[in-house]
Amino acid sequence: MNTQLVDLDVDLDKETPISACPHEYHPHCNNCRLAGICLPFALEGKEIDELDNIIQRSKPLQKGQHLYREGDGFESVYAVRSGTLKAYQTTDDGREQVTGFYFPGEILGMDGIAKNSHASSARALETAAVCEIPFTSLEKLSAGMPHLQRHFFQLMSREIAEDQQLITLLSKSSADERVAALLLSISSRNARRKLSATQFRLSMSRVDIGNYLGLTVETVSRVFSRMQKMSILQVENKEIEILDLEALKEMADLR
Amino acid sequence: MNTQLVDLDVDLDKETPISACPHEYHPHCNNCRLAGICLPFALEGKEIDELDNIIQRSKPLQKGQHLYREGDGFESVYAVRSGTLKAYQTTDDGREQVTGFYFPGEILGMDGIAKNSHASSARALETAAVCEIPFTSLEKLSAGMPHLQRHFFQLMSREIAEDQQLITLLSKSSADERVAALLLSISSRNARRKLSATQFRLSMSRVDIGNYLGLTVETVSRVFSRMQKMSILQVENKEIEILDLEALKEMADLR
DNA sequence: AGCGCTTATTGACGCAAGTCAAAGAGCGCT
DNA sequence: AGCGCTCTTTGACTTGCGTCAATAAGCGCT
Repeated sequence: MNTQLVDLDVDLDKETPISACPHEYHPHCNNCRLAGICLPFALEGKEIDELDNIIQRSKPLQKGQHLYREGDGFESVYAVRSGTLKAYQTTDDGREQVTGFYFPGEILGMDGIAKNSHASSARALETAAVCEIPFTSLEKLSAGMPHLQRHFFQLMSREIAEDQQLITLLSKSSADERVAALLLSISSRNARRKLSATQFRLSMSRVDIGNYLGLTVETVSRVFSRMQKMSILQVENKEIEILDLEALKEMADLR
Repeated sequence: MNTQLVDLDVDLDKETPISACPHEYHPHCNNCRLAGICLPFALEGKEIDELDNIIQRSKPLQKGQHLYREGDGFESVYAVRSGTLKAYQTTDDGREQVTGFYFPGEILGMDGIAKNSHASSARALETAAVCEIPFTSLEKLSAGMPHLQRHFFQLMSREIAEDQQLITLLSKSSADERVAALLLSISSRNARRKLSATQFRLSMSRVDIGNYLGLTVETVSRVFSRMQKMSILQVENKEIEILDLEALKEMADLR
């Protein structure tokens, strides 16, 4: 019965290729409220239009649908416009490792540049919309726009630095610290989008959280319960309220 | 007495800034036997010369000396010419996380681009020489040389993909698997430089290995002993011989 | 509203790897 | 050659998290 689910999902992908919808919704970088997060400050009006021209929008991805799969030819990087996606790799024996969650304004797919094929898969955790940025166009545009070139070097560098943070987390921290760190990360990314830093809905399952943090579901669940008992969190299923941000920060720091 | 060691090391750095030696050794990309690893294939002779012009060589780093430190202003990325370096981050409470080892032909420092300051420190594990590549020059040059631009995007992307591999390793693997994976990584990187894939000297200590793999020294040591007992390895201090490459590969695969 | 699914919580138990401790090996110094 | 480091190995014990198992809670279906 597991197999059935997977097949279903594959069919879904085939039935609805993400760039073939007749009634596409076409927003523009110019009036995008996420531009501050995903574009370089220093870009001028005319430059933004040039960038806007190469970007392809497409109909939203449904929950569970793939944006790309490990091994797919690399064509584009993607900016999240709404919803959440997870990136993950599959090991030889079929197990999954979640390598990142991507929220609106964030960019994914950059790990595919090296080998010209995607090094990870990306799927929507809920209905999600993305801007597709064809990479060769981006390269050409970058060559003539120093700000843009710099911006993409910076984006990739940030991805490296963040992965290294995660490496440290996985290598040195207890279960409590890992969960605390993830919650704080989500909190600050929400704040950047002018959403509440203390109250939000987790778009990912406990399984995904555990997978990302190198923990089992049970452990994640236990940590949530413990934090609730300590009045640091209010957990109601996927709804999280951070009651004591300071305590959470203290918890996230390696002791 | 630990303090003394640290102070000594800082003094060393101050006394010998890496670009102020009167008798610098000046090799060129043109005749560098590592060019195949660190440069893009597609670069033409004239282009290589241009790149060569912006690269700064300096006197070798001594064992323990820093190439850069976390928080230092970001100026350049570095290609290793000889020796080995480790990159590491220091957590708030002073503990260290080794985020990578860098062998000849490999490039480090790219995590500094995002914030314009280095996100990690890099120090020599043995006497080492590096080529310093000033980043602003590299950016300018890239804008006019598509191959070079592409190459650096690829290098950064590869770093991302490799970090994600490490994330999976730390998140999902047993001590045996981690050590096996590191040995195989070193083995294949040696092979790429036409060195023996089965016999080599570990330039890093057991502490560094453990730190990198998220294990304690004791565990690393025990794994080596176990592998020796199983006739997979011949371990003699830092000298390693891989006796059974297949068995090692099997071990590295997640089971 | 009620069935069948997936997801989450909680408890009891076991084990891989960490901690503590001590001894031995390697290596730079004088 | 011998002292004083640091690095490595090995053993005995502890522990945090994984595993297994059972129950409960959510959610999309009809």
